[in-house]
Amino acid sequence: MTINNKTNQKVTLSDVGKLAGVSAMTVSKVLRGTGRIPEETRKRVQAAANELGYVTNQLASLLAGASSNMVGVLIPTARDVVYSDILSAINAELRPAGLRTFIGESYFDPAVDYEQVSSFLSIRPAALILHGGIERKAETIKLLKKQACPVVQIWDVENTDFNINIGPSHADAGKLMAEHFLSLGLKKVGYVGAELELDICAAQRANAFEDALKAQGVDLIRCVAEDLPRQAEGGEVLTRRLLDHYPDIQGIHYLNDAMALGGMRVSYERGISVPDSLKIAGFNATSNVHSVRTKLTTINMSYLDIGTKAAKGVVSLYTGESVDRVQIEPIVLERGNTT
Amino acid sequence: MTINNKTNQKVTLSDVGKLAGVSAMTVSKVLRGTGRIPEETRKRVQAAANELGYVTNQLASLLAGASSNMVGVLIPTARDVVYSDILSAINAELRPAGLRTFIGESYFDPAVDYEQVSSFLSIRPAALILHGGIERKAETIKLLKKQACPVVQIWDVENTDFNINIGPSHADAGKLMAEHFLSLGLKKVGYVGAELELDICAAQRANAFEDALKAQGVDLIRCVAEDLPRQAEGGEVLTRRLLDHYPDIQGIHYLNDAMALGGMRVSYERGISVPDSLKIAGFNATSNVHSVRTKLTTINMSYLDIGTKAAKGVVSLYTGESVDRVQIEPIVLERGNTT
DNA sequence: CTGAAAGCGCTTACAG
DNA sequence: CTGAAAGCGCTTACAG
Repeated sequence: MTINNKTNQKVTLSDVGKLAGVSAMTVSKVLRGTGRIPEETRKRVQAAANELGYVTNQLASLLAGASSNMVGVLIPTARDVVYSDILSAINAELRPAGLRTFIGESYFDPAVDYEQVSSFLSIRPAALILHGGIERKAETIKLLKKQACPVVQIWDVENTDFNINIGPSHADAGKLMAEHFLSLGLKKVGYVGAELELDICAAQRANAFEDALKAQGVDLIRCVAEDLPRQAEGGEVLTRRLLDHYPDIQGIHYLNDAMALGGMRVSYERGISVPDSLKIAGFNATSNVHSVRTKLTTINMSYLDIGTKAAKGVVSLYTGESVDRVQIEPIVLERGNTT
Repeated sequence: MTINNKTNQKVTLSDVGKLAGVSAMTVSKVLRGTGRIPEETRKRVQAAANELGYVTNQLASLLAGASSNMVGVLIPTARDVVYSDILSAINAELRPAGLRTFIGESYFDPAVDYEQVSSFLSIRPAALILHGGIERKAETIKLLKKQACPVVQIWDVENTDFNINIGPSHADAGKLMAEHFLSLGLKKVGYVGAELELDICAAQRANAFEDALKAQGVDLIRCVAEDLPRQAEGGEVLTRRLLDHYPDIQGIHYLNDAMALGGMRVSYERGISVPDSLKIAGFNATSNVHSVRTKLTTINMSYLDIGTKAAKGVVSLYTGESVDRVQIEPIVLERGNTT
């Protein structure tokens, strides 16, 4: 579907000019704050523009060679606090700099990612902030190179194709949780996750978790699904499945806090005491803000900091200020009352 | 700050044309799927476009009079599940229709709202989906009228300035909760909220809640703040304040579930038994997905449905299909284990 | 200090 | 079936 909007925007620069008794050129200068224009003319033009409700047609403006102030931000989904926190921090930093953000969601789908990037590029943005953690299509990369659009990547610091790359080390996160489980003396451990084929960062964490356990002779039982939501419900289903087959499991690490909560529900309903009989740990520390009594053991980091750094990265690409091309965000293990 | 991107996009229609041995005009037709072009030419042009990595310059395209496929969606914040659910449903409906969404956040701030609307309009979108519930500036309305851009409003069905308006009746929501509290025989009731000056829909709910209680001779004690977050922390602070002054309060209705959880925490820490000694209720049913044991009494509705209807509204504005100008979303009281 | 000219990359409407 | 012309509303670079 496509929509016809030819009737829009009647007021042009020369309309304003006519009302103010000057040329379109002068109006353009006044509105952009360029050139030496007498205060008196300035005011007259401004008044005329206000009266007519003039809004610059960015389409024309950018096409003519003006500089863009639009920054496209692509996140997997706005429904995840991790990304909406990052987004929020980006906005907070970019707006005062006079930059406008346009947001898109990819749902971890490389095809949608391509479409969104292409949409963004079609309005010739100043820069793009893209999330990593997916297998981006070759066409998408090609497009980006072709347009020579500056890109800051967030969340993935392994595939560092872009100008600046900011995020946690997912391998370290997996290792950190494995060390915690090992320090508790667990011998039989499970991992629960979903959509690991799409989310390569989550897969990286799971692999590092497994490797670190194996190195100490502890085997990991994976219970994952590609078709379940990465929410509490998915966690419930998979936890039931895991406990049914391996009732003697001692600890479970989940892809995220939401799924871990699903694990908590199943434990509660089956009368399994956590952490006494079963340890449960999540990732991303997004659930504790909603807790009354349960405080999950999880891995946390400053999402706001990632967003702020990404936005600063965008600015630095133009001010010429030098910043690190790869910026690793520190992570921390928060021990709650579930391990 | 502003960014120079003059070096971008080298490949034009005529570049593709040269490679394919046809005019720019023919390329344009092939790419848009218009006109009668022999299959052989079509393929040659397509191949050339692919080879060069051509992407339509929407700036030029729209300026020349093409129809836009961009829909701007403005929500207060992506950090609230209510809005990110609506957003998600909008995307799900709009993408298959070939429309692209551009998202912005207003933070309930009328000045930011104006800026965002203005940004959206500057790229001449096909339509806009705007959240209501704030005191929109007169300039913003003026801009919208001037551009004759179709607008679907969500969340507010009281101020119905726009083409289509979709949302719950906030007055009914307040009344519904009052009736629940009355049915429990409560005589001393509190209300906890924040930023009611910005969020006029929340204010409407609070007022309706108060009015319905008063009509039955029950007084309401309001404990609100304009400078606290509408999160659990804000709920904690205000609940402490309320209970310190009115220890004999029997039930508290909160602006949202997040704040209500703050109330639950305070009750838990003070050893107040919920629901036996104190009833607690929220609004928007966003917390129960995170619960292990606590299930808040709250008011729910289908946020996905609101998003779907909003997107369908956008489409209907162009297909000419007639839809109701005001669509009231049904609400339901969900009784958990906190009242 | 001010504006006429040229051009950004497309699409519409029209001529061949 | 195909393309040369005109124009969308701006800005850049330059002349007065």
